[in-house]
Amino acid sequence: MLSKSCEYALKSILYITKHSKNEVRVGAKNISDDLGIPYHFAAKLLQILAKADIISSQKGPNGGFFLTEENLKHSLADVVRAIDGNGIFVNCILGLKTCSEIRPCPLHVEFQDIKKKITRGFEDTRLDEFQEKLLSGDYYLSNLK
Amino acid sequence: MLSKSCEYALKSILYITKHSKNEVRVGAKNISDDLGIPYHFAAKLLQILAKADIISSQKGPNGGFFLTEENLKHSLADVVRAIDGNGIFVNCILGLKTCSEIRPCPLHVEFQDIKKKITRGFEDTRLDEFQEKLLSGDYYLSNLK
DNA sequence: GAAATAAAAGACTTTTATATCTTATTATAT
DNA sequence: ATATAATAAGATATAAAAGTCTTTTATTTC
Repeated sequence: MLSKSCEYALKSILYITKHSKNEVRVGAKNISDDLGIPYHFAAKLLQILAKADIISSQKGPNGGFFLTEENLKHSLADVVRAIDGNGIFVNCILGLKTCSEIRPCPLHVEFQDIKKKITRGFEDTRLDEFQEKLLSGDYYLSNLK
Repeated sequence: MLSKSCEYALKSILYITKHSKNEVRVGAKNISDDLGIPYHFAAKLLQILAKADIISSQKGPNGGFFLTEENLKHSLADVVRAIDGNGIFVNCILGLKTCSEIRPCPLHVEFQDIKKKITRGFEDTRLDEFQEKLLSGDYYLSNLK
């Protein structure tokens, strides 16, 4: 469904969301250690997210990654788009490039609905709203490794 | 979402369903040509499906692949399971092996629903019901290439 | 200003998935 | 018998994804 890279990115975002209330900084090392992601791989993904303005970063001692008010307005869908692209939300289930409303594949109508549901699923989780739930313990984040 | 192999397998099944009313046989060559799938690759996938009793085959002249009453009772979900396995229907969205009702990941509840919808989407298309629609032209099958 | 810290960048390797090709065997219709 | 077409196994090639390593750059702290 999602690439491994994307799974890592989502876990990382979840981790930062939980640990970076009020723009507290989290090191790439912490993230990679606590989530079991290879360090350099995690670093690369975090760079992509930082470049896309989905997360913020600060170099140097006490540097790290963190989330501003602005960053927190992003949804999980933004993370998926930054790493895997928009494909999962829009691509034809049979992989047809020519598939569209006008020239639909036999499964088009049925799966249009499912894709919308998937899109909504990722878009409905906005990090600012989610942060409260994470911090209040409504959701597990202990076993992301 | 689905592997390329799985996309090919679904297209092949759709093609056979459309062209094999009353157990008429369809050659692997036709399938591969008309759907733009490399011949040997298509043949391999068709073998897997035949072995799984999802389609039927007949060797020799006038041989080919076809669907019996029994075969037609299968759904698209069976095809997906035969090629890609059950993962897409059940796996954790974050790829966690430990994710479950008891130890859910932060996204578990939200995406349980989506997975159910995906499962239903594939299971609801049973080939016998679908065949009528395909033959009546309710669905495009012209541009599967 | 020097040292330490940590992100940024990019080159590189490994692994996995996908695709292609070759060569045979088996079954069956004519 | 012969031709046809699925079955089967395996070698090879290509591409994409995942993972590793090294160097550079920016920033903070002392």
